[in-house]
Amino acid sequence: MSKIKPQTLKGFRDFLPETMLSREHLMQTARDVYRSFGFAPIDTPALEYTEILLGKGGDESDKQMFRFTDQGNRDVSMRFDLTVPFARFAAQHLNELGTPFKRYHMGAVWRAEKPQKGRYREFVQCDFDTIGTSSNAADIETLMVIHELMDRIACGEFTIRVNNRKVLNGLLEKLDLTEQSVNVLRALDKLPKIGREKVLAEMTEQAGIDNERAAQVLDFAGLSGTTEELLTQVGAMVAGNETGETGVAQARELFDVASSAGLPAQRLQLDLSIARGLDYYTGTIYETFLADLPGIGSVCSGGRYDNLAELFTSQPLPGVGASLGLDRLLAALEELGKLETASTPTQVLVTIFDPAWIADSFRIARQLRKSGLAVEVYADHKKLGKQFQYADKKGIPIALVAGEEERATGSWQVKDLRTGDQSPYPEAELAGHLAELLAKNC
RNA sequence: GUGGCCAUAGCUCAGUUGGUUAGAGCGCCGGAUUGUGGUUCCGGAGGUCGGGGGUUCAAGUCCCCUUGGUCACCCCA
Repeated sequence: MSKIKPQTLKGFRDFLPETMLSREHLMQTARDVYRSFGFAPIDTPALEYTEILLGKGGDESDKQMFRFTDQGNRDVSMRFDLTVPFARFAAQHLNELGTPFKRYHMGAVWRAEKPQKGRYREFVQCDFDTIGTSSNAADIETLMVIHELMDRIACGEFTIRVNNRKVLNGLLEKLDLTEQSVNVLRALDKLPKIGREKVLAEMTEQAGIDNERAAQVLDFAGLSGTTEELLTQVGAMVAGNETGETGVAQARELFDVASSAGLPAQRLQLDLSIARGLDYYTGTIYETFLADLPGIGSVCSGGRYDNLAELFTSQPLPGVGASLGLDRLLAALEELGKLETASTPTQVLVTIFDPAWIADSFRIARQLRKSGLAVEVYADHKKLGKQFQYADKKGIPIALVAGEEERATGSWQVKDLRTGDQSPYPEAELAGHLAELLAKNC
């Protein structure tokens, strides 16, 4: 009888323990950070009515949706991000939630696009948003959260690039280019990648604006200098335009407060060229790049929007938030060789010296678990060498052994597989000593 | 969605202009006088050459389709 070929769909993946341990570790860190800022967890269904999702992220995201008719003949789609379902969620539950409302949401999203490195059809996003306030304080806090996340996760340097769409929009208003803003911003977004000449060409050919104004936009985006210098120059360029002036003021406050709060200046960069592809951003915009691997793209992006849920409710819901791209970050860390290598969460392996004494092993294991350690009793009756080999292969740092001698004195041999050191400890001191040992190299 | 490249053991790959039973390293399993791993030595398992069709006396090798991977564009986490 022929077997079914075991295979996964294009862009979908299995995760082995080694990878999964890293994923869960990252998620736990993100969770800790979000909670430490007071964000509360929510979840929403993977599947929504198509009309809920359609047209919310621009034409591109519509094309990328997994869409089908369910058994009840409903037109349904899988969520392609966590923001749009959140808009629906917020509109539906606003009266129960109250504002401002801060939530985090970690879950898989699906996009039917062509897979590439760091781009999958199913991937996990870790979103956080603050809704119900237009205050710049929320924008500032969002920056702080991104910084804290990356500081604890990235294992290396990173740059958070910040811009404010109001600044850009102010300039476009002044140049009377509001109509073409979507195309102009999209072209502008490519500046670091394809260079000034090509962006200029795209603006004149596709956005249909004249050379002079395209050049002005580019001059604007290409400004350089310290953040303070940039803000001053930009301020002058948008002077007299209310939107632009507001944007500059907000950006200035954001950088000032971040600096006062102790965020390292070299990790923050005012980048007038980033615009973000998604259409719904209206204020501060964030993108985060790893210093060691900028090519993989932004690993944490977001921004401010004026009205998250306008399609679902007449209640205005301004907000700001960002999304950590867990799978992309993981792909980056893997490429940089910064992933953990253990393939089990076990910290201590209790060996079985003699099958007749198996109760001792289970007893001590239970006792150690109570003190918070991850403890595993070897699952088979094999000789000690095999048991150590197993521990070594799985990356378990410590093994316990008790033979006749140890049993007679109520003690266990504690072997540190990382160093090879071994010495006996009475059961009462075991937990404390193990905690001490484990704290060393991790 | 458009275009390029790729696909041989769990992994990284070798396989001469198409020619007998398809190889290596690493990994995996077992063993080297049963109270101790990582090193070394010995042995073993594992591939209908991604799948399907075609050309040929003969296909891992050539052609078509398909599935998957990868890169660029597009877009994005």
